[in-house]
Amino acid sequence: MGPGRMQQGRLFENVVTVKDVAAKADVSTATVSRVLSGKGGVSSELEQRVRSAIDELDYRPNQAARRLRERTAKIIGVLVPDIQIHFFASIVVSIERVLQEAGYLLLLGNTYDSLESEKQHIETFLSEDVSGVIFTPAVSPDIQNFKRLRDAGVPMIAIDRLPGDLRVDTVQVSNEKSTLNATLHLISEGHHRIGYIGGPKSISTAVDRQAGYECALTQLGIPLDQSLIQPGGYTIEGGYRAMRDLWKLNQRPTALLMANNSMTLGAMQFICENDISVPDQISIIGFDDMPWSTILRPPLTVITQPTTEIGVLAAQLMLARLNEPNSSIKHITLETHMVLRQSCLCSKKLPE
Amino acid sequence: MGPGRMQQGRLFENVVTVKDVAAKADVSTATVSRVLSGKGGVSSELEQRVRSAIDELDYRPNQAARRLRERTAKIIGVLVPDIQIHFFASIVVSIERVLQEAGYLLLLGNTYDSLESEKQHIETFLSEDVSGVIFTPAVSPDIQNFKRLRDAGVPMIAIDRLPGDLRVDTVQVSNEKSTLNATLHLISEGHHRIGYIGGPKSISTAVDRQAGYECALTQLGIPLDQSLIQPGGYTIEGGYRAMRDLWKLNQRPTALLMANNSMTLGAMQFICENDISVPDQISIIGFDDMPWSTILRPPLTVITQPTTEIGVLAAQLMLARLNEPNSSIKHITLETHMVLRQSCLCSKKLPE
DNA sequence: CTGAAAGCGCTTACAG
DNA sequence: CTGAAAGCGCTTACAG
Repeated sequence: MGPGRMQQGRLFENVVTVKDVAAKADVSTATVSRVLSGKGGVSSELEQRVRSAIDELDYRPNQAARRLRERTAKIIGVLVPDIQIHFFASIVVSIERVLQEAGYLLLLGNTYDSLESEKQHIETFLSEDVSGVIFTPAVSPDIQNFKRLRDAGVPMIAIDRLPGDLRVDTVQVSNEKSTLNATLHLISEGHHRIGYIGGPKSISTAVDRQAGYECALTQLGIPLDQSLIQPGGYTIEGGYRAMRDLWKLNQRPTALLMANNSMTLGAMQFICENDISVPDQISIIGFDDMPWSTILRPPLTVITQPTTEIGVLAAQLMLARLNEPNSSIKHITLETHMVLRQSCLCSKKLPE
Repeated sequence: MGPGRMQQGRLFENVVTVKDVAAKADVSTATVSRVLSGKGGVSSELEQRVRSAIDELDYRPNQAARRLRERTAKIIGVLVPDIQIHFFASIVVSIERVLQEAGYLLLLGNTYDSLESEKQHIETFLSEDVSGVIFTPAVSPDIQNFKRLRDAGVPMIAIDRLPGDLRVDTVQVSNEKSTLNATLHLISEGHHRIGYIGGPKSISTAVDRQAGYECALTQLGIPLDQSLIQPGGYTIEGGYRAMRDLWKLNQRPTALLMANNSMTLGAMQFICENDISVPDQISIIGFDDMPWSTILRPPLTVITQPTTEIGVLAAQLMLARLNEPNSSIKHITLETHMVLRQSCLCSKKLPE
């Protein structure tokens, strides 16, 4: 009658419980629990017996029971727009590494930038009694969904996008500075007509990145040409359409800056289909370094974000806040940097 | 004293329980539970009162308690090599859609093709008392880790790679046929020296795909040249090295077939760095259609797998097995198909 | 150092 | 149709 008996279906699981272990070790369940917790206070003899019993019975504590009893789930909810986007996958993986180390389970949800979906996941998080939530808001200023979490006293860390006026720890990159520098770089290469494919006004990173672009032009006295600023909605399709529209202009841009990786994918699609020569006809700077950035012809110059650090810091902020719920709110801003490749002229001059 | 009181830290959560609801609605907790379950057997008057109370108190059942009581977690563990790989991200997303619909929670683990990591995640799954596990084995023939799940009576569905002789439902693609057809295609274009970058012998898909390649050559009486078959370990770095080695050969291949997307990324890296002309110097067929396949120059011909269907079918098989634990074991094989683009000559002739 | 007992929030026989 | 009560597996005061 060892473990492994009763295999007919799931109705009768081989539940080995503390009771079984206690019986086998001839101690109380309290003692088993004490050994398990590792906090000491158990004589080495009893500890021995308990450990043997645990091994022999292949005992594994039931997490649901633990959660119910301890009133803490040790689960962190993580909400991102779409795990299929490499940028977010990379962040999630590094969050997971840190939280797992600390004994937390990770519950992942994709919002697809929909408030409705965001809300549903938050309801799930609440039902699961998550210990905290690390999130990228679907819509930056609309924080209704997160107010429910706040009211329930759930610690939150916002990453990538800023969540309106919600007072929570945040980890972001210096978005405005990143596009400002990239634009200045393009100007320094002699470009004056710089196309810009931007994201939704409802997302803080999109607003900041566009501000950086506009600021650079203004700084150097280049008038803003609204026809050069196209909305790409942070999507592949949007990027494609935006590039198409830019290319329709009588006066085409000689350079292009894009505000995220999905739009880059779409714009490059149009460029490829129409056999537009890069950087001869147009210089390009993308946002986010992707595994495929270096296999384009020419390889793509990009603004790259430190995804691993974003994830690690977010997870660490979460752990810190769980320990010190009332410590002051922290805002971390990480620098991006440019990786110069051949899709822009770099330090060379414009042709002719 | 509405919900939202007691906000100082997490020690005192606003736990609204069935008891509170029952008290407010002036019924027993049993009645509240019955309303919640929706199985009927409650007078409409009481149901009304209960529903109002639930709304007013913003009551949400505690999942940990439910799990403990019902002896079923309604959690499905999902194990993939790496969610950062688009192929797996896409499958996971479609699994999630189906399982969420059915009221299951998804617990995700990345194995990074390590047996140790695989084992750890499985221990977690067991502790969480998962209802089932959908997995891609890290090492196809080594099924020790999964035996623990089987012995615990946990239903399993294997996807992508076959798990040795473990008797579980599987969803895979016709791997051998896919590379066989691709190779035949290249031969029909006039190629005789076709390079092949393959995966680890420990992974079933790699073995099958290589078999397809070899079979095609044999079928048409083209002798196998071992120097044309390079191991790429299913990694980016491996793909790069394999391509480098192929290009070192005195007699270079005129075409190239690769067994997965990571290796494609690596090989394309070498091709790009060395400015190798595609398809003039070498025709290329990759495995898996990626978002970036069409922005390469030239766009990449690929063997594409139906990721969404793989995920949906895996999830449906799981739900079916949860309902009918003893139904006969099913093996589903999905066809791949080739997407012809300009990286191989397609129906044109070889130059000269 | 150790154990008997209470209780976390829920659902489901069991009685009526 | 409804409620009182038991119990899922665990941990932690409370006594000793």
